[in-house]
Amino acid sequence: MKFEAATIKDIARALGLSTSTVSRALRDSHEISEATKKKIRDYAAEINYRPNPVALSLKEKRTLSIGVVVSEIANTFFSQVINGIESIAYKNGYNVIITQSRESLEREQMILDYLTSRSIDGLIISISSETNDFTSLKQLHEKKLPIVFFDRVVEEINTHKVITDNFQGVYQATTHLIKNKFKRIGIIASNANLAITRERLAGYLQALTDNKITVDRSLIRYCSHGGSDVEEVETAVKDLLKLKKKPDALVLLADKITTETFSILKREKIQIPKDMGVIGFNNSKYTSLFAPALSVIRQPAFEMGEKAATLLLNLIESKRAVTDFKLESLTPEIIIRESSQNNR
Amino acid sequence: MKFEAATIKDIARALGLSTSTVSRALRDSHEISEATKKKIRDYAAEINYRPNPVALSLKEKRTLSIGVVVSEIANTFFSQVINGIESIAYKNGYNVIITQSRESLEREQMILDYLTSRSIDGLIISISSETNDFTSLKQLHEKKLPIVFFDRVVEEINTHKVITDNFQGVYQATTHLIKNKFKRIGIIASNANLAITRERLAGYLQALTDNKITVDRSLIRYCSHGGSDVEEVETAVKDLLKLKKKPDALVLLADKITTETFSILKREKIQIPKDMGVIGFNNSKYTSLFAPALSVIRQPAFEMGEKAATLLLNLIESKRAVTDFKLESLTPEIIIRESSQNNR
DNA sequence: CGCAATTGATTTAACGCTACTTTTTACAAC
DNA sequence: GTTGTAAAAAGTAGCGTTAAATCAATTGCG
Repeated sequence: MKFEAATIKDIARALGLSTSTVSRALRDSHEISEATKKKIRDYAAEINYRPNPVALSLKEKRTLSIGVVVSEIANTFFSQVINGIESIAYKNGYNVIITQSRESLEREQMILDYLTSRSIDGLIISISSETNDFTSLKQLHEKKLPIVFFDRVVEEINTHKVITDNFQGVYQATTHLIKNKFKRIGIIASNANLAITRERLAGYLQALTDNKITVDRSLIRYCSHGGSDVEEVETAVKDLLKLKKKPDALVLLADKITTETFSILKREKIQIPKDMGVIGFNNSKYTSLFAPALSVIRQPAFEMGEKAATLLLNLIESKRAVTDFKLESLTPEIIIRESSQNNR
Repeated sequence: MKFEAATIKDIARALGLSTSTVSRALRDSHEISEATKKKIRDYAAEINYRPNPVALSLKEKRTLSIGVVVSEIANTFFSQVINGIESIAYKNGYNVIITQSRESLEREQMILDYLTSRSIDGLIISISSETNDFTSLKQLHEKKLPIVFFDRVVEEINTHKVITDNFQGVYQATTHLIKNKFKRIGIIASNANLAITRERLAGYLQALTDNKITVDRSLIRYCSHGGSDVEEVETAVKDLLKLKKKPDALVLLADKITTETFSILKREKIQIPKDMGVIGFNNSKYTSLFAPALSVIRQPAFEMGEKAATLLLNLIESKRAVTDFKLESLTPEIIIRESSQNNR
């Protein structure tokens, strides 16, 4: 089954003109008489002619589409970012091809291969938590494919990046816990490879140091799949609960880790915030409906998407090579609710 | 900025062969000697040659991409469906172009126009709640664009459709409330235009009738934007609460209506389920963390996506016109939690 | 040995479009 | 009537690919 559209040739044949005349009339060239233009335009409108974008792409060597790679669409944070990307892209006549790495390096490689073979004009990507080998991304970058990173960026590759101020977000969240009299603050981080993990962790460490609390390494746990593997979160939480000197609060450094931990704590009948204060990254608005309502570090996801898309379109449409790359750092929102307020 | 890929011509030039020889060698034609094939294949691998999909599309008149229209990506239900679609599409070498109507007929028209002008091979769509005019969809259908509807289907258009058994889902949910001694069960529905609204409503009415409860039309409210407009939900809920004979339970017929209503009831300090039993459609797994945990009608979203994509690919790849269209009705899952269990 | 069949490769055309080049037409000037 | 010039339209090539037609060289066999 196929459905055929009208071409410039149909118009030319119908009006007894050449295809090039039609083409130029439709692009309003001055070399075509008004009378002919009108005739052509009228007929084109009548048969609802649309230029074939594929032919155009072939000719102009651009596809007007951009690729987006996230770990998981169903993750609220990412779907909000995509929303932002989409809004800018469509406004500029680009379409968006969305793919998911599902936190797998292998899948990510496949996708990159696939996307670039599909000749996208540019790429917006948040790398998978597993990714520690950047050769294929580097190759694409060297081949001059415009790339913008967001959230999980690759520091070694020099291009535009859009991130949240991860350090500040976690610094403030941790400080907030300290102000609320929590004494032993544990932390569950995502994969240690990721730059954002390091930044977030640094915020935590700095907050402790600034408040003269000695850092206890046993309170720091990692989930190498960013929480997408339920068991790794379970292990992390249970390990922390088994400690002789248990934490009395937790900072959670990724969306999935946050909700998963919250769920586990409830299942284990741990009182929040009485026995365990909780604050973590999460972008779902549903967290306000949790019991207790969950305090969160919220990333300006939609805005990130808009920024990333805008930067990418700049790269794509820039005439000469861009060398001045931006690192946009957006301010996260710390939303304090019940789960982190110690009322002992 | 642009990045150039190797073409068949580069290979031909480098090896002193003609482009067609290269083309056929790469497609493993028997008319090319093994020696030449090997030489060509080796060189192609060396320079990492990929056929240009745009050129292929132009030649073969297909783009290997399918369009998806949903009202909102960030809605869990839809992102799960997209996940399902994506998994099938990629497995078959298709890519997915995702767009959002944001419940606006106008935007939907624009998108359809856009998508088809971008020459997609097929379309998977859940129409916007506003859509009551199907002419443009009908036109596409008549032009033989393969279309599969899911969730919010258009009954008048004869093509494959994938839905949840809406009637059963609501029938069971309502019956469950009745069994739990709720006496006056109100309902907040989405736009009355939508077929799913009618089906869901029918399930509710049937459950009441089967249990010999007289239907009170004042307990039925509609949200014409499917809950995406917060105020319409607020109005609906408050109107119900203002009734002399208030409902003591609510059935909520759309994801956003469910969470919005839940949120409003909490804000109004209505005790759930004591003063108001609640059950509604929702696909987020976060509902289990709500207080009280929310009873939901869960649609098999991922599976819907897979089904829809499979049916679409069948249509696209079918040699002759398909006339036998399927209506796949998937069974929803009723998850009973605290919010609907009356323990008075 | 000579011709047909086979093998292996090249040329051509086409997908839909547009930029570049060329031809045709119309009309004014001489 | 010829020439010049501008305007208007037509023709051509090329983006990367492949199917079909064509061509050249080798092989087989009477």
